[in-house]
Amino acid sequence: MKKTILVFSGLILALILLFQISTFSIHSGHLKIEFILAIIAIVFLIIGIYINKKSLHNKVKDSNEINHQKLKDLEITPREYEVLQAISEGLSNKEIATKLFLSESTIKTHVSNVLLKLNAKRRTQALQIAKKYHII
Amino acid sequence: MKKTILVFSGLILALILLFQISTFSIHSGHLKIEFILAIIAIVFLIIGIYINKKSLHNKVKDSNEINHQKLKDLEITPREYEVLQAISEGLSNKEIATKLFLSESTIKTHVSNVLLKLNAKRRTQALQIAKKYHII
DNA sequence: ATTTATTTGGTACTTTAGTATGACCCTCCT
DNA sequence: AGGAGGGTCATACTAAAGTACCAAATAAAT
Repeated sequence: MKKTILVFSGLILALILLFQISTFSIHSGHLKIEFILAIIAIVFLIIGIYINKKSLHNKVKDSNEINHQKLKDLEITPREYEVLQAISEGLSNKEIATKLFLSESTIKTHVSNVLLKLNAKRRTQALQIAKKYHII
Repeated sequence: MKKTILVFSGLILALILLFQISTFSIHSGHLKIEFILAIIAIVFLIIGIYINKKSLHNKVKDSNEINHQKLKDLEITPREYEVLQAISEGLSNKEIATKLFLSESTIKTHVSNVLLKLNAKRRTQALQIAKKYHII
């Protein structure tokens, strides 16, 4: 955030400077008007593209970002979350057990808890709900 | 596509006109230079924002759009695809059967075919692969 | 008109998934 | 010290998912 403020402050200063130079140059006749206009146009076109890229990029990011608050609200523990992620990778309970060096029983316990907390009847439904909540 | 060409042609013409008016106004002294500069700046800022919004929007759209070609390549039939979509909604075979007015046997057949065609061992894995292929 | 692809459905079977319950261990907190 | 929360694992069970067949109807294509 601090970076953004600094960048924008510098940008505004640079633009004012550009304006002043432009008007001065035109008045004194050092540069052609068309040239100045073209520079202004290009500079602001680039600024426009840049601003939009930033804001849209953040939007896209947000919609893909994990909602950690929701995870807390649902009281899903770290281990349970690991299992949920493994489910979203299409792994079976046995495969998840191997991956996390646990027994299948433990995975079943975790899965059952996740289903309870997400209010899902099946792991596929859990995935759908988890996506809705932006937690995977 | 035709629309885009027309819009851009019009836009370029308008900009050239704006340029001509600007230079004329400045030379004849009807308007202040600062005013002209400000208008040029704002216009191009807006154009920059607009161009970027268009291109980025299409990018986002593309990444979420269904790859119909891939569906054909995988030889997934319409009915099988319906079942795949129902799976991604977290439904059980019985629920899918009810939804599509079919027997559970039929759903099982479709599911098995989808798993074969997607080279998946489970429905959750099918979902993961289908997402990778952008077909859901 | 015969082939081809799609869709539907069945039986019988194996494998996974999921539930219920209880137990043990650890760590952090008061 | 006792309790709460998290993690691990087991048994025993039910439910769901998935496989392997087979069979038959339909519609589109050649």
